[in-house]
Amino acid sequence: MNGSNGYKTKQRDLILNYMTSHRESHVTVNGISDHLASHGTPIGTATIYRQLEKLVEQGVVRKYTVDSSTCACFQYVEPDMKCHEHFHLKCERCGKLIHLECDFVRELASHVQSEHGFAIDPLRTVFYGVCRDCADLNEKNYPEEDNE
Amino acid sequence: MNGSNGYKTKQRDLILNYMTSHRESHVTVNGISDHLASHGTPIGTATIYRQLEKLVEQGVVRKYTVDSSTCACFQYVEPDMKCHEHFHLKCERCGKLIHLECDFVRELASHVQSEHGFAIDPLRTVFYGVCRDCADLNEKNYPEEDNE
DNA sequence: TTGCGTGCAAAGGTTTTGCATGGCA
DNA sequence: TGCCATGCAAAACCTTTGCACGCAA
Repeated sequence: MNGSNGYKTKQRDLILNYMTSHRESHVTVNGISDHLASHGTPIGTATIYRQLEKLVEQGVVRKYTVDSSTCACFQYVEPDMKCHEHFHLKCERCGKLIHLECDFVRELASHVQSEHGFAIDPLRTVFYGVCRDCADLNEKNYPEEDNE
Repeated sequence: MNGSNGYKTKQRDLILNYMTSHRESHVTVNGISDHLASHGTPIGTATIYRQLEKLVEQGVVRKYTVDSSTCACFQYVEPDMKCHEHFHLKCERCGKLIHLECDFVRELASHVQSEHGFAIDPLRTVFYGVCRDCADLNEKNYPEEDNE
């Protein structure tokens, strides 16, 4: 789809490197900024936004909007893994992203397409919920979940 | 859980009335504000935010964060329909929300729970994609979708 | 009358934009 | 050298908050 999208700059490498180092979870612009600043390689906020915008366009990074957070979240997507062929589970407690390789889910997509006429986009669709680890923690710490 | 959550004011009625009139799609604070202003009953932005916050707390309205939009989206949820028991399809073209009553999908949730240890939250999970109507339109108007 | 709801304006935070400068190709 | 990327600051937005006043109960 592209091939040579822009120059290869130090800032782009720094951001991309940070993204790949945190591929198992999502990150925020502030997180990137703070990390790079504390490592002696601070870069402007505008640059981070602009680079992330390009990376999203190129499909290298995905953009999330999580309810609990007020700002946008970004996450690296594996080029090898065909993420357009499987779905993703996002834990709302720990932010972990799980790549769901599952035929059952793939069947679901084709069922919804054929029976309900709706073409699900796996790249944009994320299943939100609670992962096993966090569910265990929850049972230990919060015997019952209630408002107030 | 509530029962008498606050006073019954003219502004609350206006907002709730607008929400129920647009139950098939999501709306924004700006949309509500503009609509009410153009109908001779303008109300302050802060009031809209505060009322929506309460309505969300009461479970009368749901709050979305859609990628294409920079601001929060809200939508009325039917009290009769048990929306925690089914999933939702959101068309990214026209914004239509489809309540998916489908056993196949319910099976998916229990499958993911038992096989992958992940508890999907139907209230937060939305399948994004393109509905039948928009797919038809797309074929007519845009023979191929490509970035430039 | 009491106290919550409202409206206005100001503040807070996130993201975008303009412009001069610096660095990649 | 030409053009894109960067950095800084300002602007644009969305959302929240403080305070005085109005209105429901």
